[in-house]
Amino acid sequence: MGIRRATLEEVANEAGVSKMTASRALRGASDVSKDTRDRVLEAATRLSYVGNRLALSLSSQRTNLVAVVVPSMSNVVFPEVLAGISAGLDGSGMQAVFGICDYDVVKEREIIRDMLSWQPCAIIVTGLDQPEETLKLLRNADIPVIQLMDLDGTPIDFNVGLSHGEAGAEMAKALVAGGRRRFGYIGSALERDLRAGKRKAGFERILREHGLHFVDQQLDDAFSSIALGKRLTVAMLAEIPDLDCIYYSNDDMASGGLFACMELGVRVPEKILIAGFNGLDLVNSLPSRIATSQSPRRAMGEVAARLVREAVAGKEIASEKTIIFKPLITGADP
Amino acid sequence: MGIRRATLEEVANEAGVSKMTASRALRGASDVSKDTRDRVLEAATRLSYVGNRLALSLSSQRTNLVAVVVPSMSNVVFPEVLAGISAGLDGSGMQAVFGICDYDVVKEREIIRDMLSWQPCAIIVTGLDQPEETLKLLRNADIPVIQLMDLDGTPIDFNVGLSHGEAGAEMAKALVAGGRRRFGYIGSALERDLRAGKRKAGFERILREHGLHFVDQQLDDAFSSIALGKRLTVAMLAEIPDLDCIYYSNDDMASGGLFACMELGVRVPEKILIAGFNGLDLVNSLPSRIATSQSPRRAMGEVAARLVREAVAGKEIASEKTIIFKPLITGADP
DNA sequence: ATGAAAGCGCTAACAT
DNA sequence: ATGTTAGCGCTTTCAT
Repeated sequence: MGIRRATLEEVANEAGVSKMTASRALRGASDVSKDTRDRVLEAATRLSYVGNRLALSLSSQRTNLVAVVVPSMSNVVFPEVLAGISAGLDGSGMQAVFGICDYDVVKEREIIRDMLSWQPCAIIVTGLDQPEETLKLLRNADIPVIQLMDLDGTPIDFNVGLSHGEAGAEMAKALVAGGRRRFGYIGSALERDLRAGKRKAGFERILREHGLHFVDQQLDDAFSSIALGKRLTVAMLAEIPDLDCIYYSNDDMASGGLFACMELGVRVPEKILIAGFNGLDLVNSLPSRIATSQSPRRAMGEVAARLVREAVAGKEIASEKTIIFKPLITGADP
Repeated sequence: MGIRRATLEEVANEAGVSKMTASRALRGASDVSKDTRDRVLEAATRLSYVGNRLALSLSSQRTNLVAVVVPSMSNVVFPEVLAGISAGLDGSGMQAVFGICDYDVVKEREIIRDMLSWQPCAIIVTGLDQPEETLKLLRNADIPVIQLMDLDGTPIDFNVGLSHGEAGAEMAKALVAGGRRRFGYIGSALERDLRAGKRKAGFERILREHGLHFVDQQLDDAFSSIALGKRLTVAMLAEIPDLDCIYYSNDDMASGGLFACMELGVRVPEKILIAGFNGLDLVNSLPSRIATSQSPRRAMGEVAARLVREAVAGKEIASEKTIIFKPLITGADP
């Protein structure tokens, strides 16, 4: 513990200069004599001075905070996005502040409201399906707003992501082209994970175009996990064993599906092809091939960070306002 | 976008009261007449007023920020801890601010310094092996410091975690008791992931006590991943096929090891027992049993959050200053 | 190259 | 129940 933190004024007194000179010296301003600068720096070290950003930002009317709101930390996808944002902000002097809203739009709004009160210089949110009240909050904030991970909707400002509807559709096309005909769908928390719902809708659209449909569906309210994917797959195959393909809401669920098939002795992908979404590291090491759409999560975070840097620097038109990523499908061949 | 954000003063003018009354009304103070409160609230809504926490905190000399520094987001362990912290802080009015230091002590120090400048009311850091300069920074901060996830060392203030040395030792005991004798070790980034190193050291100590040692080791500088665990396992089994147990730096690596064994046709756990650390969700769904130590990551985060709340509330001695978690070993039976 | 004054938006403390 | 004054720690602006 210890005593109260030293202030700039105390450092200035210690160094025998005015607050202003101390401030300049600390910030490495050019017009401070070397001698003075040294004395101030030394005084600051002696007093273990740590500047007060609250005062700095209030006074200068600028902050280095970038607010970021994600739905969850339980799905590796979001930590990876955050890592990308954090890395992309490195060296910019900006600092990401993360909030987790648990896929809850009300909580999201409150978190956004709270974060805005810190006067961030930009805000990054997940998706573009916020309710009107939240959108109003964001528009009113008068800072660059980046909507991340999804393209299917109308962005406020900047938009970085991929079309989940298209991702689902492309996967369906690949699977149908590969000869699959009897499809099952396994997903979870679709009311909350809107992007998973969009993928499913895109997938179904293509099925319809081919006169096909999901022969069976297993849905659950819980959030996605490997264990849940496994459980629902066991249930589905008990009902309808003669499927030749199951589409999952994501790779976690799909991996669980693969493990279920392995236990049941169902050959993957020969008998049943398993398809997910995300392109997780896990998928590439699995003992059997499963199909997935690679979503460049870290890259999206990095690009969002780059947009923030440019927007804050005032290069209003430096980049496109919408950055489109294309999901790359792997493992879907017959 | 829009115009400059409204200030409290503008809200007050709009409502025809003084700043102070507006402030009280907005904060729901008791001694404001219902009529006045309504007028102020309405004015605030009309102006889309969002309070300025910089000013609030500077003026009141308190903040609701809890600084959190973790080494990485690539390992699911840390996001889970963060989720626990975030959930544990819910409803307290406190807000977690996360920083990622990439297992880099210099970066960690800079992040801590930067975070302290925001005058957080508490700080949570990972482990207790910070270099002296970082420790000094933390001690000087004059706020509760929580060191998380590790117990092997001397805490500054509060300490929540488990002993990784002991976790490694207990795992070794269980495996030796189960009859395993020819051990291999596979790990990565041990110079940076000090807790993995402590587990290995604890494991080796027990081996020595039984006159045993690691017959082979595969180490790599890269960070842990399923793919890396798989690759190193293939390499190890090519060199020394007659091992009966491999201890991995964590469950990701161990899972990769299992997938390698499956591809090589090595029976797990009959021929080779695979042991990791963390107790990931993944492990429970895997097609073969692997041993692991359950580390209650989310719970650690929640407990850390509880300590923060208590400490900030001034209940100095409400809890033990050190909260010890015991890793539960599963899947290690013969 | 250095300093003094004013003020960022809010709350604490003290009126009334 | 409401208002006034002072000030949080810093930067901005303007002097010197």
